Amino acid sequence: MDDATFLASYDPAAFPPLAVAVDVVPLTFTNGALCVLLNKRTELPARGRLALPGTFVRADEELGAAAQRALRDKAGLDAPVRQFHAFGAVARDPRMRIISIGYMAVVDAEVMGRASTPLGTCELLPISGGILRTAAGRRTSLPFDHDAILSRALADLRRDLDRDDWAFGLLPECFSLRELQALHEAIRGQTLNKPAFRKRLIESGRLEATGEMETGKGFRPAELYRARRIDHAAD
Amino acid sequence: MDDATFLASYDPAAFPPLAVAVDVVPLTFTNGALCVLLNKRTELPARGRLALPGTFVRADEELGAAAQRALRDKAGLDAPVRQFHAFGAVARDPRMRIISIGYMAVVDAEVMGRASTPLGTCELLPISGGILRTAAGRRTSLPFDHDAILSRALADLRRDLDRDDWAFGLLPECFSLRELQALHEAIRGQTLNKPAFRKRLIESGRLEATGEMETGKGFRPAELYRARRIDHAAD
DNA sequence: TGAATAGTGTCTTTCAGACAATATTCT
DNA sequence: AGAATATTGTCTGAAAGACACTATTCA
Repeated sequence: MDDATFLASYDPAAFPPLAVAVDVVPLTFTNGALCVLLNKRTELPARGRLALPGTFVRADEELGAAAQRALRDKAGLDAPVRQFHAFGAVARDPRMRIISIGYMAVVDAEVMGRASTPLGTCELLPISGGILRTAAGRRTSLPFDHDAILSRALADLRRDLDRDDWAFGLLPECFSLRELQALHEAIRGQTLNKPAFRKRLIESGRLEATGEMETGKGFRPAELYRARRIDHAAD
Repeated sequence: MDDATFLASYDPAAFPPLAVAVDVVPLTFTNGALCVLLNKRTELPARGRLALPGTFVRADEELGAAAQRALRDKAGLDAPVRQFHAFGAVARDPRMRIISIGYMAVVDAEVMGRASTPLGTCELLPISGGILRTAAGRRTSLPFDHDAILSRALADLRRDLDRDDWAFGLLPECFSLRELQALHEAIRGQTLNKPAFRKRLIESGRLEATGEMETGKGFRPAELYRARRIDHAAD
């Protein structure tokens, strides 16, 4: 028997019935803090609690497309997404066995402001000291294994900070070096040396000067830079 | 309705029927080259071709456990595994939609020698210049999307070479600095400076001297080191 | 003019590469 | 002794941290 004949007679029901979902960690950077957008669950289980937006993957849908659909349907956001880890512990969901592929999404603060937050279905919570907090600053946690998913996303974002251009998506298209440094400091959880940071980033070739300047700040305006474009293929 | 009542009545059939598999990239280091163990497929499709060992995930089985089972059943190997990426393109498998979670396994050359290779079901192929080759040195490729899975595994191994202790698993428990340097050079695809490599690794605190020496080499024996143990949690 | 921050220069330390000298074991 | 490789020392240049100085804008 050759491949073609075999495939014609293959029975797709003869496999273990597992569900596959995606969970998205939608991140942005505002007021000196990394923030994550959470969705108030309308369905059981954990109804009414804040959780990462997610959805089941459709049979004919790419994983990254499912992540973007979850983001659009549950938060009204359109953003690039990047896979970071698969979560598959047997008991991670009380309903049944669900393998969830974790994606992070990066959005600048202005775009994030257009998310469903005003509708009351979403809330933007800050992460400070590596810990998720309520708007009031108390530490808080998420249902299912979403705390683990969130920390893994943050760890991977930090790991790749100097290697790829993904984190630039957390800033507006044009930004000052001071803003970029504040972002790096928030992600790495440590303060950085100004001249060294400036030299390193400019000489890395990952930035291009726009010639534009900041305005309306009451002090010397900073030059604005833009991230040199590199494609963010969603997978 | 509360969570408990909801879960009691939840219907697990109401989800899209996707299959979940794991594919394992079993790596070792011999004769100055990184090598990957491939399995000769006994089933259609692609029967008779060399492919990464893999299996479907059982409903009550952890992902890492499935990867280790695939490794044991298809290659007779017991080794730590580490997840690196999920592959889920709609058309990646001709049978049906299969989401595959990629794992790499690290094994020292002596353990790899006990794999199923003599049974004829497995072959150990070298990777040189970042390219998979036959024993004769010709470049070769794998069925399905296994070429992409393999390169992603190698890229992630390289990325984390200086960050975690995973790559030490490719060497025997005790090894000389020369062997370790050869491994790093094979993974990174570039030669390294000997004194700098030596200083950096020793001062990194990731090694401990064993006091043992190499023997039977016809020249000055090197001191043997051991990787400072850090747990490899399989997930 | 003063406040506040941008951007730069300099000194020092640390680290990696280059190269070579010395040490050690086996045949 | 000679072959072959281990191990170490030194020099040099690049990069990063510390710190302070100059520049620029607005109120």
